[in-house]
Amino acid sequence: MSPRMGLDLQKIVQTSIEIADEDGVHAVTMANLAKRLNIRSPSLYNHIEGLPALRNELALHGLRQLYSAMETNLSQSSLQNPVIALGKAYIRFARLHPGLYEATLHASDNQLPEIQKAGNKIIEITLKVLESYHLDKDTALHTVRGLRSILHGFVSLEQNNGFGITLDLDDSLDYILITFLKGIQ
Amino acid sequence: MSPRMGLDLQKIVQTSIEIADEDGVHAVTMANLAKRLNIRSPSLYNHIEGLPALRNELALHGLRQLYSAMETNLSQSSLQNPVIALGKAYIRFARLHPGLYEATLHASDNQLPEIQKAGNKIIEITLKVLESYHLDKDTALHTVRGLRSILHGFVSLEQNNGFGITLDLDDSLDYILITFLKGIQ
DNA sequence: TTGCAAAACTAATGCCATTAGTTATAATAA
DNA sequence: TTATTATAACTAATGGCATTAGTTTTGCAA
Repeated sequence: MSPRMGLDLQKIVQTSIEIADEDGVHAVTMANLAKRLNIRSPSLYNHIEGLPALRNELALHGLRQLYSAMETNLSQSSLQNPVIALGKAYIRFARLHPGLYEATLHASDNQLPEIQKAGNKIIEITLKVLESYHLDKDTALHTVRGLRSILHGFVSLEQNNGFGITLDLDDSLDYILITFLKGIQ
Repeated sequence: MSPRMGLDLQKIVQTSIEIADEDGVHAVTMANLAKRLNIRSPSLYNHIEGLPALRNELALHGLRQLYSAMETNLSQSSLQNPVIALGKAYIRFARLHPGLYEATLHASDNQLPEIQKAGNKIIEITLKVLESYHLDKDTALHTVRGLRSILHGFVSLEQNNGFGITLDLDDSLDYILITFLKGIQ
């Protein structure tokens, strides 16, 4: 490797995502990152301000990719109930990118405008999908919170082996989403 | 302080819980623990095998106290729907002991028999509370997963400021639980 | 070709968990 | 009462981590 790598923030974030998805968010350290990039860890500071800043980047990228996954699925959704489709896209993303998904909630400062904005887009697309239910404004927001709780809780428990092995996980997810939607009306 | 403190595992776990609830699970370190107990960190190893073992202890105590909070509330529940009562007890515990609750899912080895058993008791009490709905076995288990997803997701998002400030959180919780229960039948 | 800014580097600090080996003490046995 | 012993504290040391300061290298631009 040459003493001058083509290193930039993109490459750093991308490598961090690889580490997170393969070994978990806790494995995203300056030391591990430097190892993968074949540089010494202090060199990273030429490109990013430190670990907290990196965590913010990771959260931001995670939220954006999650939104993108939801949106893509939505436009392609076939006959299915669009809320179910959205929920399944959420879960699919979390399973495909367990570390990046986890990072989504582990920003060092989740009040950052960019992170807030990325989160709001997810809320908005969920609201949009709920339009067909003709809920009043507050009820729609409560419902979004409910869906997010269900989806995040499900993912979080699944990733922590919080569920036993007796029942199929996708069956549970279908049932839970359908049951919740049945309750709206 | 005397060179011989009345230190034991109970005191260590109790102090760890204090740290977790005040400053977060991430602040539960051997160093911080030793500081609070006015000893040097290597002395802790006379009582506990290390940080991973401490995390397991914390998870175990968290699960047991969570179960206890649910059970107590259940026996005292008045007119309310018992499932709602159980859910509210869950949330109340998580709010009262944010760090300990968080630790619940952060065991170093959540396959330990004791931890499994503590988790199973929570599932069982939830199943019991669902009996009045006369669900078949599988449906009951799916429902338990749904309730856990809702409750854990809600707590997790609440603790991460994942919800905006527009709506009252307790209103959301009520609505979500009621909506889900309406869907069962 | 030379000069400069950027990006790598080494060295050093301070924090952490953990291990090894030592000392002090409280309880127990003589 | 005194001697013994197990235990629980200690100090010292190692290795890993993030981070800062200061230095060298390098590729591009004048």
